[in-house]
Formats: sequence, C-alpha cells, structure tokens
Amino acid sequence: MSKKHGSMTIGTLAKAANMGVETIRYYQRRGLITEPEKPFGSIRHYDEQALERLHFIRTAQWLGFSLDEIGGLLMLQDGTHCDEARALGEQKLTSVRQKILSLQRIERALDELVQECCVQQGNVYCPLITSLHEGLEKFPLEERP
Amino acid sequence: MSKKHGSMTIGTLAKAANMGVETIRYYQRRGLITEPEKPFGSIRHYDEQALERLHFIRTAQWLGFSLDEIGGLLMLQDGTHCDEARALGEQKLTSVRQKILSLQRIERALDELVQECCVQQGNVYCPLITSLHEGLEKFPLEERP
DNA sequence: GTTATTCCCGTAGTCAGCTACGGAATAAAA
DNA sequence: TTTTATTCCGTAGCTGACTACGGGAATAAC
Repeated sequence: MSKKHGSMTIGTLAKAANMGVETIRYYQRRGLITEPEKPFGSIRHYDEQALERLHFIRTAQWLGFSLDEIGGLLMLQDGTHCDEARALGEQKLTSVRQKILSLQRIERALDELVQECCVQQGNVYCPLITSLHEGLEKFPLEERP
Repeated sequence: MSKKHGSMTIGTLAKAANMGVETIRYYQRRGLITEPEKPFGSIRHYDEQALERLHFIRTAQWLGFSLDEIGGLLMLQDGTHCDEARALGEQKLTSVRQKILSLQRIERALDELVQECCVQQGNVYCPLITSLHEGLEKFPLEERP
C-alpha cells in the first residue's frame, strides 16, 4: 500500500479486484487482459486500467456474458475497428435485449410464486412448488441456450 | 407408444421430457429423481410423476436455480417447509431484478454507443468500450456469489 | 427366430471457469 | 542478513452439468 495506484503487483491487484491471483493469470492466458512487460528484474506491475478491466469482466460475467463474449467486447477497445465494433455492439445489443426479456419473464413467474406462497399459509402443499410443477409449464422452456 | 402413460421406459420418458436418457440417469445419480425399482426381468418403468419432476427441474433451472438448489426445493416438497421455499424464491427474485437493472443500463449504453460509433468516424478511441467501462463502474459488483 | 432397438450400468470424456501445486527467483520485513 | 512473503510459470486438478462409450441383457419388430 505504499506505491501510488498505477503500480500494483499482481497480488495487490487481485486484492483490489477481490479475486484470486490465479484468476487474473487465467484471464491473461485467455487474452482477456494483457500481461504487462516486466522490467529488468522480474516483477510485473499493473495499473488502474487493469483493475478497471477486471471490474468490467466481472460485471459483464455477472450479466451473463461468457468469457469469450467478454473477450470480443474487450477487443473493440483499440478503436481501429470501429466498424467491427459497431457490428459486435449491435449484436450484443440484441442479445442483451433478449436477456432482459427472458429475465423479465422469470421475474414475473417468480414474483407470482412468491406472492402465492405468502398468502396460503398453513396449506399442506407449498404453492411455490406446486406452481413450479403446474403453472410454469406454459413458459417457454426452449429458449434456454 | 403402446402403454398408457404411467408406464414409460426411460427412453420414452426422455423423449417426453425432451432430454437425453443420459441426462435422466445423471439426475438419478444426483438424487434429483428416484430410480424406480425394476421388476423381475430388468427394465424400469417411470410414471407421470417422474415426467412432472423432470419438468420441474427444467423449469427451475430455467429460473436460474442450480441443480443443488433444485434438490433443495424438491426436498421441501412435502409442504412443511413453505417458509424456506419462499425464502429461496425471494432470494432468486432479488438477484433476477438486479440483473435486469444492470442489463438495462448496459442496453442504454450500448445503444448510445452504437449510434455514436456511426457518427464519429476516424476517431482514435471507440467510444463504445470506454463508456462500457465508465457506465459500469457504479454497478454493484459485490453481489455475485 | 433372427435382427435391431432399447435398456442397464459403470466409467470416462467434455466444456467453462476457475483453483491448486511446486519449485525457482525476487522482493519485503525483521 | 536472514527469514519470510510474493511472483513467475507450467501443469494439473476441480466443479457443474452434461454427454459419450462399451458391452452385455432384455424386449420389439419383422
């Protein structure tokens, strides 16, 4: 914690990003973050950008993007492929919209179920479970990847 | 397709549930569905209940439950644990809602960016990714398991 | 009655996304 | 300066959710 941010070792970076060192190294191997050149001696140093990238990866991942997809997003970064970037961006936009729709359906389903579960106290059968059996059969099961 | 439903072989069950035989056998191994006793000869027979259970599993899975969680739900099935079931459902509901919000932000960002990307030809930096970084920094990163 | 499926069962492989191991080199703390 | 972290790097292992393989038994189709 002595150096200004802008020069973290992989360990401190990992701590800052709240993930393991090995995970970062794994992302490097996957090409998701670039391994900084190491100076004469030996140890590599990472800057704020790397941390941001890790945050980005985690968020995108949480949103349901695979590491490959995230790699695609990150490759748009150099700015020299604006066309491809736009294409990929549009593609992602479509998939994001689909995900939103799916999640909204899920939300409605779950919401209904939880409501029902509150109301019918003292029932022998939990309506959540029953609904999962009965009520959800009409839901589109096919749309999962 | 000769026997009345109530006596399916694993293959027909698989077909009815639209999944592979191996998947069903896998669920049996995981304890998600009980393996019916096999009569004298050799072949096991499955009834409607098994099919329902498979539907349940698939639906719950679609709702974002892991197989372990589904196992938990199935154990609550006796109806005496309605509270726990509700809690589990509410938990999922919360996380689904958060995901929707995040995705909607990403959607807006992507949308704007794709627009901008068209306009600003010849720019060195693609505004798409930059904004993805900025826009996402405020997101709740901590809530992932 | 002879093929051809289908079932049974165990084991093994796959894919994504990590996580751990081990041993040498280097940096930080005492 | 010695001890104690940390880093580096390759390789191997793990978890979740399947998916496939192989060989023998049982049943269905012709």
